[in-house]
Amino acid sequence: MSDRFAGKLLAWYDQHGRHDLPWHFDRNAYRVWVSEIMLQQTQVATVIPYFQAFMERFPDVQALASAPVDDVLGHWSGLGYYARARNLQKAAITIVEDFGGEFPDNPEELETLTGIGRSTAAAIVAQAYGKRAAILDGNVKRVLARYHAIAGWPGQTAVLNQLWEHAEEHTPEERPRDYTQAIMDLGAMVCTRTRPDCESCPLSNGCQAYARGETRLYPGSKPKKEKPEKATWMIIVEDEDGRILLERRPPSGIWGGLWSLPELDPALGADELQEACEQHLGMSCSEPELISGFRHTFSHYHLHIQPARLALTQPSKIADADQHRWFHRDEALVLGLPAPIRTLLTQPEQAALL
DNA sequence: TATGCGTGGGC
DNA sequence: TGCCCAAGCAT
Repeated sequence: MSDRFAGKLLAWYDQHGRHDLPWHFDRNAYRVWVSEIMLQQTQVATVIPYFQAFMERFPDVQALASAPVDDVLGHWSGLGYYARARNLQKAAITIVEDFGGEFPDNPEELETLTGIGRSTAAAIVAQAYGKRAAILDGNVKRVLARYHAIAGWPGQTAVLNQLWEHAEEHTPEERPRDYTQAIMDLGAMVCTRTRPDCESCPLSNGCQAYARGETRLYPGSKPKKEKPEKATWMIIVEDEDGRILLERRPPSGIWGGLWSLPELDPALGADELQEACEQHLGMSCSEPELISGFRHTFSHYHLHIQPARLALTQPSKIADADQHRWFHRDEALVLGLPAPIRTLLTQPEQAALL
């Protein structure tokens, strides 16, 4: 059911909306898809340079499907949530092999592709094909929670279901592509998390939170939880050529599938480090030089990273194994690296100062 | 249903 | 500074 809500929003969008984002040009399902995946839990300004570089390197779904995974992760390095990149390529292979290189144009089939859920499927259908489909991202949740004064945290199923109902109800038959962009733009530009600009909002007339002067109460906030503290050793091993040993991380878990510094059991004492390191790597190392550690905060925990530098005392026994490889710093930078590790390699002097 | 998954921005 | 959050999804 299309109502006044959509009409007002579209009129506002024509004047004030964002019409020139990179994925608005040469619009096709592939570009829309990649942009939607990058934009999951990630702000527009952060995504833009990644999207540009990604499209230069992987201009179509065939290029993505046939690329080495390290190359894909390398273009994702620093963007976070790396399962998105792995799922993206997996889905690209499915599209090439099972769909003849053609994107599905309906939400049901799109949702069978890994990494595409209800909202992303709808966004692709609306943005790429101009078909009516309701999205519900963080922006839409905020707009609708305020407009209808829906109490509670959207992580709760009951709250989420209400929001989905309203999202479906407001999405119009006409101009669904513009409407989808419009409601996201409103959430990003006017109905912001803090200090919404209600005076210039086209929907303030019917907004229940605004009528009550309670926009701050919506959407409800997530219940607080204590973040556990974790710790780990990060090992910087250099050989006689100044190359650094990197280790491919397991496919799941934090920084899954990325290249990183080898990790050792945090329970090890500094005096046990050398032996553990030699055992882990199968090579002889010097005594470790401890570098002052730093704390890295994730969504669910704090990680205290304790770097230790060792030098190789014998030539490397590791050939080109699958899990461990020697890299010069500039070589390493084209790999999928976690942001803190990338920083450490780009600014080696930081390792000494940490 | 709850949790794991990254990084940077904003206050 | 520490905390919440952002164009969510998979398990």
